[in-house]
Amino acid sequence: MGRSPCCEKAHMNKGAWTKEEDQLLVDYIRKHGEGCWRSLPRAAGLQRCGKSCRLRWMNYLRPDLKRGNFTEEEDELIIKLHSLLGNKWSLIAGRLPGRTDNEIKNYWNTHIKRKLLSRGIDPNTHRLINESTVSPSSLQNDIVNESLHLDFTGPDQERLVKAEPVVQEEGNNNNNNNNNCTSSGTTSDKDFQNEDDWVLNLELSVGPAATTYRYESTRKTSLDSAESNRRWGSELYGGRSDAVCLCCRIGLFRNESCRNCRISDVRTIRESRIL
DNA sequence: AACCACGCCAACCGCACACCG
DNA sequence: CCGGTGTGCGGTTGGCGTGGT
Repeated sequence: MGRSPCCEKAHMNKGAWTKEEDQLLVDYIRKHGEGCWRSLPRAAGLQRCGKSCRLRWMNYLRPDLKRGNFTEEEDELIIKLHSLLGNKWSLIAGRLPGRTDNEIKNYWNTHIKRKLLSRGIDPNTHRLINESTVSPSSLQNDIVNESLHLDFTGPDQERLVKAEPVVQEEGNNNNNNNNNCTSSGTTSDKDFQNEDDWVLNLELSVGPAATTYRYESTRKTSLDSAESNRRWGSELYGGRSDAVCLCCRIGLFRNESCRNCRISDVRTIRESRIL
């Protein structure tokens, strides 16, 4: 389409960043904040294209990045989120504070894939490799019983709706990419009398314990939120409510100081952006 | 010590989307 | 509505480090 390149490549540095370049970028962003990546390099005195600067900042220089190995909890969370979201690395990264999409993507490709294969699980489909005919209901129960609590709204909502569910209905494996089902791929006529009437609340909330999936209708004439939660949890997943807060489980808070744990109704536990 | 194979990960690339005039 | 621009995302690549021979 003849689109102009993001920068004049002839005069740009490529490859690994030097300490000096890093310092220039950090100093500039500290002073002026993020944004306008296209003009940033010139303003900061860098011979880099804006995209390169953005990537360097996002994946390496940001002060809130968590360095070091992934924990077992993070591993499991990534696996569960991937089973629901597929290769939506940015969405997954959004649920792992301090981790970047690139980092998670690399980690998935180098570690988790292998880990799943060693468990006899296909990393793409999250199905047992030997069991080609796993019933979708048992699959969904597996995912839920192993404990994700997802609650999506906000900026992720749009993107999640577009996400292709990995868990698919048996016999409907090819063409259900466009339905506006939840990421668990569970929309059905039974659940929605009129699918168009429903707007999913897609704010993602993750707690590692066995909680119910929750969905909300913004349409007040439909089921109220409590009822929809009940149906969602009970009908589809045999609703469990023994939630354990992620913050407490990974040791960031004690129960009494965790705002999640102060919320009485576990169905409304929302992920507090840890850190 | 030299070579090779492999794994890891930072960085690049192309595309899609959002926004704006 | 359309085209240009900026930004973000996901797939891929290439260089470096490490372990084995």
